[in-house]
Amino acid sequence: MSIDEMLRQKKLKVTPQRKAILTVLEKSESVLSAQELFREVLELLPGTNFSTIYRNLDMLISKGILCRIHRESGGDLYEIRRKEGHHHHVVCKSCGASFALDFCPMEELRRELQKQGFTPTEHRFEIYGYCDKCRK
Amino acid sequence: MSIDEMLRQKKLKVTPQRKAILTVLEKSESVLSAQELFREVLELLPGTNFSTIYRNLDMLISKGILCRIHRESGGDLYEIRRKEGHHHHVVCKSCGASFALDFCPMEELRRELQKQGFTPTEHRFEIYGYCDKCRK
DNA sequence: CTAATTGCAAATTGTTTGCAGTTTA
DNA sequence: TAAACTGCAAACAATTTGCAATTAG
Repeated sequence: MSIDEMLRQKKLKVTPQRKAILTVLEKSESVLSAQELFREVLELLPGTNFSTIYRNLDMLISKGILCRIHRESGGDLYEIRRKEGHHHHVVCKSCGASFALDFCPMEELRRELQKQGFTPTEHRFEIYGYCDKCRK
Repeated sequence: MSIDEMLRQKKLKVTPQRKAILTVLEKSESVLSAQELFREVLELLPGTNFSTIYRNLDMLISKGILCRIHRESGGDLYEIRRKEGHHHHVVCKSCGASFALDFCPMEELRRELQKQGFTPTEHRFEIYGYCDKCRK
């Protein structure tokens, strides 16, 4: 699906800024911080403002077009949501490459927690390490 | 083990500020943000500075005396490390109560990821929801 | 005594907001 | 043309830093 279609499907206006943001994220093989994204968007569309980046990141995440990944060192990471439905991410600490994981630990845990009286509503499972290329 | 012993064991000086921080965290049944912790420490030891809180949080975490837990809405949460060794946390979104989890999803996943060429070095698994009391 | 620790004030970093002007559908 | 969106500048919140004074061991 093209970027334009993607946006229209979510009833979002197709602006040059949005297209730039999605183009960068779509081309990127790694997860990007808002700052990194900003830098790259600037090359594609000079003059774009940082607040536009942030507003769009929030908007696109709320529409399910992007994923947000936490980072230990503060500042979140973003990527195109390439996989439908619930999933987690594996991220290379060296090159930033990421891939989606099918496995979700909550499946086997939910029942157990319920039994203990705890009702889970959200969880986070993120894996960091080194991909094949980067592990030397 | 007393707070003083805890600190000495890690070769940290026993200062009133550190004792206050650990006293608050030890008494607290919930995970605390740096701000919340600060407020409570202030009651115990007026005049304590915020930078002292942050410096000590970092120090105590590096020594394994505290745990840091992420929070979706930014700002981390802290608690005394009540359980030895590697573990994850379950946190109530209403009252902040937390408990440690034995289960770690990486055990069964590590081999699988290795097989795919990925070497995991770190991971995060955090569960949020409502505890028995708060779920109405 | 001296290395560790603290308070203070200022700087950073990352992100958010109000508003007026512009653009998309 | 109306609602959505953007740029701008300023505000914010959380955290970090340099440094001089203090304190624990």
